[in-house]
Amino acid sequence: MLVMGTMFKLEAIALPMFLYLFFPSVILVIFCDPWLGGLDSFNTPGEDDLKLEIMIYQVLDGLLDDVDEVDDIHAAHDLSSVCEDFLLDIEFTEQVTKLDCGAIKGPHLGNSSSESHSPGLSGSSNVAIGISDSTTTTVPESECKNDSLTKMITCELHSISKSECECEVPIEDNEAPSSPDVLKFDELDNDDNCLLSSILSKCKKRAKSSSLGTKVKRSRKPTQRYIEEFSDQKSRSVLDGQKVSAPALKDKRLKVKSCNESSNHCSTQVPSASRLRGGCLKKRAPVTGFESDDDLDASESDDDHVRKKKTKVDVDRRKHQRMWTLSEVMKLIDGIAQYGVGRWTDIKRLLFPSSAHRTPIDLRDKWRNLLRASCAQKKNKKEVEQKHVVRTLPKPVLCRILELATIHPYPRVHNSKTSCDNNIASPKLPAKAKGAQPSSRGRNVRTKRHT
DNA sequence: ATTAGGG
DNA sequence: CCCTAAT
Repeated sequence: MLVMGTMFKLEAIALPMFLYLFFPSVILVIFCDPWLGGLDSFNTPGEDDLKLEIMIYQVLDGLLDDVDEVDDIHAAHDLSSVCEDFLLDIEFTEQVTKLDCGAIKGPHLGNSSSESHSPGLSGSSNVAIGISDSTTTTVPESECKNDSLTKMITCELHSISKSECECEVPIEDNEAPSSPDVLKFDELDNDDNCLLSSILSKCKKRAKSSSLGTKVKRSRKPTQRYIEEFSDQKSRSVLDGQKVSAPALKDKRLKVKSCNESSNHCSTQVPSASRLRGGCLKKRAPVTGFESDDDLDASESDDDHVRKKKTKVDVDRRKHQRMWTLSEVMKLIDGIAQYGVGRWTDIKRLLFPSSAHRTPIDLRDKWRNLLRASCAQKKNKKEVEQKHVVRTLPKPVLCRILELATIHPYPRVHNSKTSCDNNIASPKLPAKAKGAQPSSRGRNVRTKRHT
């Protein structure tokens, strides 16, 4: 492969050069005119731009993605495949060739401080050779790239004639790693350059975002939630992923040509998409089963209702938020009364045996919240603030909470309320005796007794 | 493996 | 709810 590539390259360089030396004007006429002119006649200007954009986007996209996985040695393979795939498309070849002269070469000059080659010539030679052997050339090119990138780049930059693939690849590589490069594009006044730059920036943005959420190669370790989510959504959110990632462009690309690359993207982007998704994971069948199984009985419907309402709103943050039903709260309170605060596992095991959700931690959290709520309500009791607090906490329940709070002070949360009667040692006491007022915090500190 | 505490 | 540190 390498050898072939080299040969082609040599040929590519030598032939045009030779011709150019002897028949400069002829060459220019022959190569430039037919292609550049012909292309224009072939495609309407607007269409041309669009196609060009799409094409470039494709290439950049693929390349950027590959660049993203720096560690991955196999990236080269993907890259080459993508590139090859891409270059097979004659349209692109034409387009890029045209653009190549100005847009692509500009950056090169700026980047590598290379000499000045005549755009016209290189462009023409590109056409001549690029089409014929672009595929062949591409492969070795990309392979080499990983080995000695800079070397290749400079080499290619200095070569007067080169195929557009050669031109393209190095650029991408030069580009992707360093973000500021976009500016260089922007500085150029050429229209095509602007276009290219915009596309490039888009690509970068996309690649960045996708890399964050998807491959998790960076900082974040895959949390349990993430994994769960991922596995859960992988199947269903393919479309979502597409939409989120690059709605318009993606569409275009797909339309223009369905490249395998798209599938690749989909898979990688799913996670990020899932994070943003508006869907609700917990609506799975098992859930309802649990609830009914549990003993939420009556409250189930209520719960369901609430959930439905909430799905859209805050699902994106709390993936598995499940409203606590009154019955659940009651059970929790009973459990606490029985076993005491802190023995969440026991409570969970005995009171919520069948509910898969509601981990001991959840119970604890809930209790914490209950305390807080009761506290708050107590404080504002007189002031109308029954608004939302009461909504979920019926008086009796609240009373019990307060009571329990006095009995088992939960570490630290209970400051303001710690009510009156000190020792109500009897667990599971009658759910009454309210009227607890905040006074002294006399409570028996029986934190947790371990088995 | 649980729990406490913070976000 | 989730995550992390401490037991």
